[in-house]
Amino acid sequence: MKNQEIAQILYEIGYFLEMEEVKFKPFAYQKAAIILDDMAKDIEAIYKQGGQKSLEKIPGVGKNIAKKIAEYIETGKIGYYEKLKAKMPVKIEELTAVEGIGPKTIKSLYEHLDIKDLQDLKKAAEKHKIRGLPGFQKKTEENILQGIAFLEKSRGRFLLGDILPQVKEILKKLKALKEVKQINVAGSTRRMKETIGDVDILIVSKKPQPVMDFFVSMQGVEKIWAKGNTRSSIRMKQGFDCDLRVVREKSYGSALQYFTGCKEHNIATRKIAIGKGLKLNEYGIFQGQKMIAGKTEKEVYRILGMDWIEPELRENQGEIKASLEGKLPKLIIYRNIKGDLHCHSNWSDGNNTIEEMAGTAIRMGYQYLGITEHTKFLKIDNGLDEKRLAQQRKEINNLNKKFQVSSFLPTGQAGKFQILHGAETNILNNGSIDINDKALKELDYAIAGIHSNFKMPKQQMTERIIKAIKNPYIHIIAHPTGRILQKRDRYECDFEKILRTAKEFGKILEINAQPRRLDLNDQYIRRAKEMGVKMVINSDAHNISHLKFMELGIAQARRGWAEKKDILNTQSLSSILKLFHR
DNA sequence: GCCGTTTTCGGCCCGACTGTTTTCAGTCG
Repeated sequence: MKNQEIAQILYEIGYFLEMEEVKFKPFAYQKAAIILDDMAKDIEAIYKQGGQKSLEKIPGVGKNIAKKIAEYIETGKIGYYEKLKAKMPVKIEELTAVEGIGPKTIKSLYEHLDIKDLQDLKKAAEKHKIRGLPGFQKKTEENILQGIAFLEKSRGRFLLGDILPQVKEILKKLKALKEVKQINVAGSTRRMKETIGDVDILIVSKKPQPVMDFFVSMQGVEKIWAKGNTRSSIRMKQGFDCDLRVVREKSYGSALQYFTGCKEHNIATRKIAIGKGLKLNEYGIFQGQKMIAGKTEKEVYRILGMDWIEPELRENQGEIKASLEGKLPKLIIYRNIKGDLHCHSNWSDGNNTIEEMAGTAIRMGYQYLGITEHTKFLKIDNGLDEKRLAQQRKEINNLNKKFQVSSFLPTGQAGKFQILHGAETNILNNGSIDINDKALKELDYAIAGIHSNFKMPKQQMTERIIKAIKNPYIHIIAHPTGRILQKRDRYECDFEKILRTAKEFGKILEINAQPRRLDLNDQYIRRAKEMGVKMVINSDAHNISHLKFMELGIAQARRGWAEKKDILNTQSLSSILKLFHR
């Protein structure tokens, strides 16, 4: 899809215009870029079907941007952008990824030091060339180096949320080939890690040659590293590498086990094999020269005296012992989820109407959808004040009347669907909430989250969150640690103390499923479960296609050993409402 | 550059924080 390519260019045009101090246009380009980025429909298809006029129907896209999109689809280039870029040939995407660096800084650094990309920036900062420039002192230079160091830690890794749809697509295409007998993805993708280095796919095939031919010539392949009869390696346009390996049918299970990892998990399983006088490798389990298992993962584990272990647990974090003792958790599964309790509509910073969001939720088989707009502290996100919350309540009541008549579940059962009215309120510096109690009381439930002042000292931050947990009108703490993958570390706070307070007051911690958040992480989920603190998996959707992030949140919950009973939104509408009212 | 239940022209993108200032500019959410 060209959507993301074009969105990226629109973002960059916005940045260039911001450098030129152009008023309002940057905002318009950015808005259009965000909408394009999130759009489920293929922009090229829209254009081919209805021409430039149909592009203008997209919200945020007017005559001028439509013209530029059309130009890109027709010629692969946008002249206006090329001109801007020629004037200042800097890698904007790369540089803005550094926390604290924006368009103005980029412009100044380019003009004074000819800094064009991350490498230039790092060199200049290390040689202390930045301090002393107008507006830059020691502290700024240090912050830049810190920002670069954080980026480098995650370099070469990709978000699961970006990779997974691509991998699913590739698997689907390969599976359709008649030469492919068995197929699965291995590695960190199968373990559903938050970030992925590269993708390993295993197949069983008697005639691998045509499969390999197809694999290296798929749409979206940028480079072919290697092409052979048993292994091929490609780089996709998105930048990640993907390997395809052919294994023997009798070794498929042990190969899958071996390539799924993680490394430490494999070392531990091989040790168990050795303890039994056996040898385990990617070809099978061997007793002396004789191969005794290898066709399926289940039999590999069984011969080791173990229960089969869900890939998400294979991190050598106690799953080996649990498996040997038959004490593995019964992990939550996708079908357990009955609703989503954190999403936004166009009342605040979302792209779809409440009705559209609810419609999608119904099609997903949900019983309920919680609409939780930002509240007034976040003015930039069009946060709602008490008055607009009351207005929204009326609309939700009306929609609920409508859905009660016409609601259905995909299973064919008659089922009730209900929109719940919540809010994603802000925990202010002193721990108070930016919406008054009277308005909070009118809601079905309320979420609270930290959206400002992330650099508070640890104790102060802990007190701030604890005060919100104790607030009788707050039910859920959103994205409790505040980290942004590949961008920002979690904020400092005493998480154990927060868990204890949540437990004491019966409050719920969110597992936010946004690909960049996945917050709580696996370790904290596990700790919460041990402490008996309930969690909720929420998509934090800002449009209808974001609702599917739920899958990532479930994977995260599974990686944290969570079971159905640990997760609030596996419960029915009525029991959730009961809990909220209590 | 986009948009319209106040509008086809004139609004839109606010407030806190940081680091640099001595009254402000840039970034972020």
